Amino acid sequence: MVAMAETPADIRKQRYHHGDLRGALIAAAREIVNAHGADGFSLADACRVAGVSTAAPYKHFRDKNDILKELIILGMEELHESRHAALAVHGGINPAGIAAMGRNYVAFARREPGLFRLMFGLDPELKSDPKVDQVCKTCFGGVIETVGIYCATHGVSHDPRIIALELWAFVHGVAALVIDGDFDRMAPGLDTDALIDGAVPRLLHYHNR
Amino acid sequence: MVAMAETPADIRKQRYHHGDLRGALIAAAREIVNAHGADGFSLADACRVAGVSTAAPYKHFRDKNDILKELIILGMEELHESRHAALAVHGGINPAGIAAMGRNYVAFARREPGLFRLMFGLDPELKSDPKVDQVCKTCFGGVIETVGIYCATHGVSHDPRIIALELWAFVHGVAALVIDGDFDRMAPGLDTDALIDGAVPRLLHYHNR
DNA sequence: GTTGCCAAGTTAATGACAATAACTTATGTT
DNA sequence: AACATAAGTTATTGTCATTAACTTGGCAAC
Repeated sequence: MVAMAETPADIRKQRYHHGDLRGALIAAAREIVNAHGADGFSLADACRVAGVSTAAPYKHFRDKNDILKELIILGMEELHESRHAALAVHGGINPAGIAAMGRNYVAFARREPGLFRLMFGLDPELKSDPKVDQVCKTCFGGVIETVGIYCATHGVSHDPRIIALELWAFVHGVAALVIDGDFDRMAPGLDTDALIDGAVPRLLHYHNR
Repeated sequence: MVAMAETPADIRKQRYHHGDLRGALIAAAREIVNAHGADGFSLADACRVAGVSTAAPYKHFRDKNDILKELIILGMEELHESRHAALAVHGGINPAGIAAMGRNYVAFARREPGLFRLMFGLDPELKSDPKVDQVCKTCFGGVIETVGIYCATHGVSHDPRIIALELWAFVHGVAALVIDGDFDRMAPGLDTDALIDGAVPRLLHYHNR
């Protein structure tokens, strides 16, 4: 179902030892997850891409979930880091910067829909892992912290955690409805960046006219 | 992995013909999907619950996806109908009524997380089905229509479709983050009803002070 | 250098599941 | 009473996850 790696694997093809099978499997898994969703991902497919037998992954990962956890960690770290960049470009902690964070969140989901979906999946098994839990807290905590600073520096009296959760929910909902095609179904061609830019200021203004 | 039906199936146990296998499989699938997610659902499990062989479902459904599509249709219809009830209880088309619609949306997701997740899944195969597409449009269109009436009757000048999509995204994000445990991770014990009641009025006020 | 350890591969086997084919049983219509 | 057919069955194939038992070859100690 998935073509085997050709160009970069040719040299390794003959070798018994892969060199960096762990990395190759993670890269393959990421592509497959984004192309077919986490449900459509099979370890066997990733093995075909990497050019190894189906038993090989078990030297590097405990089981299928273990590689998915690795993907979640990678995704959370990248989302967290890209947040800083988005904020910096638009002049720091102000409404425009916070809106840029939101646009960045949605852009991430568009770029890697399968990974995004995996990161915010239902399976408690995946996110109960201590390392995954920690990276989630770091990633989401950054948003709450940023909004907290905004509220403190702009005289917003309401609980900044509540405002942060509202912003997060809104932006997360946009991302989810975009990638599953429901926004396209109801409003084809919708400019989601404009949607975010329009809504974020209203969500920031709480008891602060 | 799933216990067999006992009490109500005892009589049918001896019968060659089930009576209403289609309905029984849909009911079983719904429970399994909510308990273990759509990924954790196997047709074989549903067969064990219904007490039939694993080939039996194919007399009633084309394939596994076909029964999942049926669940999506049921879920969309129920969500659509419960929306009317929520609106009516809280005095019709006003901010309180629209907030009640939102709380109802989240309550639905809490009640049937696996079904909700299935209804808003990534797999294009499921939602490209004409009947599924139609029921989605009806369900989501109701929200847009309601917000449109609110805007018309309350002198809101901005495009009601935009406001409706913003409200939908917000409420959808709350539902998603609640059922996947991320709200609990970052804000244990959060009152999501209060969150919705707080945010909805701000999202409704667009160029309308 | 050779020896031998062990990490990183392999093949082979098991068990669950989706799907299909070929067969059987009841039901209800004529 | 006969039989057409809907609704079941068993049996089979192919895919996948996972484990066990086996090679292979790179590297470190001697």
